[in-house]
Amino acid sequence: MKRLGDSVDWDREAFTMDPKLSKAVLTIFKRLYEKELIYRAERIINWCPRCLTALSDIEVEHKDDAGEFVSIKYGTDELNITVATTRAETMLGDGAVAVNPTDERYKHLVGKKVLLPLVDRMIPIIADELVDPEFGTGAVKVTAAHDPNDFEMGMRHGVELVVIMNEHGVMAGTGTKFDGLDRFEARKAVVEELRKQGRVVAEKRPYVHAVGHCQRCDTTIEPRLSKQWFVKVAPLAKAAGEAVRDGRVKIEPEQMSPRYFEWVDNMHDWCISRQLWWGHRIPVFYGPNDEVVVCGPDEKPPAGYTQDPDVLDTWFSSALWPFSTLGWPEESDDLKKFYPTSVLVTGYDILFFWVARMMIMGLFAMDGKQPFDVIALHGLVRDQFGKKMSKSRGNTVDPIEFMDKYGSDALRFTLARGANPGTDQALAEDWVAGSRNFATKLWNATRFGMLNGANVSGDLAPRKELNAIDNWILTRLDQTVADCDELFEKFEFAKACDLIYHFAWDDLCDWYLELSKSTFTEAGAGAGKSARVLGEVLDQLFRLMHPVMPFITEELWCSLTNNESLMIASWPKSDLSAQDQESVKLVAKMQEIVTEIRRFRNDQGIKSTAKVNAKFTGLKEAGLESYESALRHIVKCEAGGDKFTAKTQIGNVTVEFDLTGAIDLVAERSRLSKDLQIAQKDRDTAKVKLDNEGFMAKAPMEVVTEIRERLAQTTEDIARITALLEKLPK
RNA sequence: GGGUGGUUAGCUCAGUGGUAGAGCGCCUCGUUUACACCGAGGAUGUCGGGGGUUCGAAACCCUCACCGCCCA
Repeated sequence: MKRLGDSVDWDREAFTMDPKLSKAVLTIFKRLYEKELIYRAERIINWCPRCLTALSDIEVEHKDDAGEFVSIKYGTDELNITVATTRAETMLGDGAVAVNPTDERYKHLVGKKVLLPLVDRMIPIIADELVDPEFGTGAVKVTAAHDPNDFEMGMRHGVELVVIMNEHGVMAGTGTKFDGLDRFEARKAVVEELRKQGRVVAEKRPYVHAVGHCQRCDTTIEPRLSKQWFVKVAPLAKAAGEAVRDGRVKIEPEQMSPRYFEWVDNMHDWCISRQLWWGHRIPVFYGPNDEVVVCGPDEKPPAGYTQDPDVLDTWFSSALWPFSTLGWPEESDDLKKFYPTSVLVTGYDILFFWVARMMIMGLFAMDGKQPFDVIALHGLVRDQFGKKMSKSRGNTVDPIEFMDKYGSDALRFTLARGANPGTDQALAEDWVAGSRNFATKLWNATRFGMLNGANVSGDLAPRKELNAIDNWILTRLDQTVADCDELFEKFEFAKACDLIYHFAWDDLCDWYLELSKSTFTEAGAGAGKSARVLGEVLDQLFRLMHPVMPFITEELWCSLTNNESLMIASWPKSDLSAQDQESVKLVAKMQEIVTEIRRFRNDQGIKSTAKVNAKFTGLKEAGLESYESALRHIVKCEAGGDKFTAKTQIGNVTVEFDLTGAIDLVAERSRLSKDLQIAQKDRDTAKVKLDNEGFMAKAPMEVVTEIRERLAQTTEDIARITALLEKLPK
């Protein structure tokens, strides 16, 4: 972040284990406990048998695993029922078999008991809505101590909780020969034994299903019955959902909101106990007779009480970040000044992990006041083909390497330029190199400008005293600043960068500087005014670019303006009232003429460096009288010559060339024919529209007018080009 | 299984009803005193398939196919 030039307040860097932030943790724990929003209960939690700790739902990654679906016959010849499972070993802990109450196949069995094989225990057959009669055999085994759904069902029907594994995922306490086997070995052994007894009724079928894995170590999660501390999230999450629904908090881009709602509306109670050696220790103390005391900051438990050995989920303290870092629970000045914060910028993948929890805790701790007004979500950086980066795939990129090679500005600009709200972006070395090139371009343009006197001293000359080229670039600048302002407001960084890039490279470098070269070489008052304009444009452009290219703009701006730092300069202001549409038209006309001449020269094989004699007519009528030298300079056309063998026409401006020799007739004819074809095609499509009664009757006026103008323009083009073609020597 | 995003030039992506765009790549030419990390010019798309709405669809609706992500 530092190398990227992020201008954050580093003094506020904090660690959730710092004393101040720890105080917030103790305070909020106690408050939640007192409001009965934290409780201790025996539940099925996600357990990692390798890390030996409980995990919350979001620390579990679901991945498709190829399992085996085995159908097992429970019971005797007289009374039996077949269940299907992918986890055969858990049958040792079954407390019931469940069917759907509406299932006619099994109605007569409900309430009866069936023999559980291998352990020789009689278990009840119960009826529960949760069972899907379409799935498998329509009958499911209920292992209430080892599966969250079974637990739920078990609670409803008073099913016995039979624990059959220890914390390492090893079979224990079943009283069978399987004790001591790892859960996966046990699965095979149990199926084998059942098969021997002829109880496996259906061949094992491959079955792909989602299996939870530990986010940290990838071990298969084991649902485990365990006594843990939980946050009762329903009322808290409801508030978090409402804050967004009623518009107090805006999610940008808005289409990300459903993901947020999906999470807060369906959040299960949050298991916050962790059996790890680091973290905030749960501030709960147990007395000799199981009394429970929760201690806030500076509180001490009664003598003889022992503290809960577990620590809190790290997200618990992270959730307090927006206010714990500002001094809460003290009513600090920081808190008053900065809470609620304006914008939270983060990746959409953090929406559940952190954002939703900050919302929950912020609303709770700050009496319903949201932690931030706007949640701006960006995407993730991917490799150059848009693939997720992963170490195993070997397609990771090192941002430091790119910065070493191309500079921080180049990487930063590349990232900003690819940042469309909420969508992922590909990152390739070529793109970064391109941004570096842009930085170099800017550097060279500024150097050139300063060599020609670009400055920021004194006021700009009044607009009416400036030439059209100056007025045009100032108009374009104002427009660019205004558009970027709007885009930045909407977090549309990619689009803003695109505008900046094209303004700087195309408008400023390719057109303004080139068209102004003749002005700069002719010393005088005109050059002075233009030099001041150029200084102004660079000055404002650097300000505008500061967020996306901080380092080079700082350097260039300081040397241009002799001021202390761009970082403390004011943001550019655009004055759209000063827009000069006349100059926009004139420059567009000049660009048309220049492009046409360049094309002609190129098609004729005339080197761009070669000077050619040419005669311009009609400039006065086009309002370009005073720009002849600018035009001549940019297209290397000198006055002189007498044998004009070729000509081209752009509107009412005609350019005739003395090529001192024959022109390439084939090239010229092919060029004109191509233009003619395009014009004809355009005219035809315009004509079809205008001949269409439906179009004429229903299309809006301005569209009809536009098409009419297009028809007129293309018709004129066709006539002009046809005339040129006819005049070409055969 | 539920939700959600996508399919537009060789690649990565913009484009929410009026002549299809950008960057990079590609082709031709070029060592002009800002810049070869450059300049000038150029080529490239039945906008995933099919149907519908509309005077007009890349865009709106339906449907199919394929890809992705989140959650279960």
